[in-house]
Amino acid sequence: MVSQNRKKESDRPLTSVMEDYLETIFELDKKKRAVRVKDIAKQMDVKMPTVSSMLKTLNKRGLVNYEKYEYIELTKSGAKVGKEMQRRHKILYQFLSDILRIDTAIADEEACKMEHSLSPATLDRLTDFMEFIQSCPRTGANWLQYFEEYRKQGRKPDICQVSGEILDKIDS
Amino acid sequence: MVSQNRKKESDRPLTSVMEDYLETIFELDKKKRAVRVKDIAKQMDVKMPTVSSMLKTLNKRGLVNYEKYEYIELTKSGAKVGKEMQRRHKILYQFLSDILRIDTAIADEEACKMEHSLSPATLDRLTDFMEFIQSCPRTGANWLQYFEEYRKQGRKPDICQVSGEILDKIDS
DNA sequence: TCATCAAGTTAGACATTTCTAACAAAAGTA
DNA sequence: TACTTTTGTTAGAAATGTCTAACTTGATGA
Repeated sequence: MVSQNRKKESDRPLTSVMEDYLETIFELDKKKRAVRVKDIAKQMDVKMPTVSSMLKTLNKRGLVNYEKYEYIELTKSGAKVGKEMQRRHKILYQFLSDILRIDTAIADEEACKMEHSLSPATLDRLTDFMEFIQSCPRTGANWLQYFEEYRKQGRKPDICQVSGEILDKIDS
Repeated sequence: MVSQNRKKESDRPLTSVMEDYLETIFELDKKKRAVRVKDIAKQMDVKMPTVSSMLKTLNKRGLVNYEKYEYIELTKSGAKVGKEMQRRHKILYQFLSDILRIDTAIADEEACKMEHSLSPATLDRLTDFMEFIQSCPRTGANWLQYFEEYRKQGRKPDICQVSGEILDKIDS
């Protein structure tokens, strides 16, 4: 029996680059009639041959259905990955832009890199955190506004100091 | 004039892998008398030849002073990078573990990956954010505790709802 | 001192991701 | 239809970072 030492590539974990391609294809698929090599290349800022070669790889791994010169389609498992990456991206983007108030272009860029680093569990925790900030009356929009002042002025806004005393009583 | 088309490698930006090595060396340097190839390999979970080859690269780029079989020393610029990576790591770790309450081992692992994705500007913003959470009396330790309850019970703790009404008056 | 063992290096291979140059197919147009 | 342009592919190279196998150096201890 000739043992197959090397794992089938479809069994090895996806690289973050592959995840990026799947996310991009997933997004283009929603926007456009047909997804093209050129669109992917433009979106990802790589050259077309790079896309061609990646499509071969993704094909072998059963993540896209692609015959050369034909339409590019995600398989079920490919779409699942693309969708998950998009979900992570959105959460991170929201945190960076809505909570930390990072410039949108930079937030997008950094979310793009971070989405590969964070586990789904941590992402979920971050979602909870943001939801809490938005929904607890001690926080919410006003609170974020105080953070904004704090950030710009380097000191706590008056409301914090006033309400602090009151809150001490409530908390005790 | 024969123009040197290719940039000198010391001019090209560092890869995130290089940053990891520098951070590791920086840390070992603080802990141990002498930093050894074996220690780096163990710490980074790679084999010794990989470390050897990376040390050559870092040497060429002027980030370490290393002659084979001798001590491994960071140069001034290498140490600067290592220190900065450590700073970023700490901030991220603190956010993940203290604020989001992620398990320490996982927080460490994810901070390790994220530290390459986030710009110093965003890190600074995150620092401000944590400082605000800790120092504004409307937030602080109690507030984090409410988050903890919220997370575990999936609902806002009573104190939020009570104080919310009072706060509405203060805020208006 | 010299044999042994741990630590480190070299050589060579491989996976991944990218590029440029050259060619091929498809689409658009006269 | 036949020419031109756009789109896409192949071939081949390079950078990065990793490994294993084999060899070398340096330290240890009898």
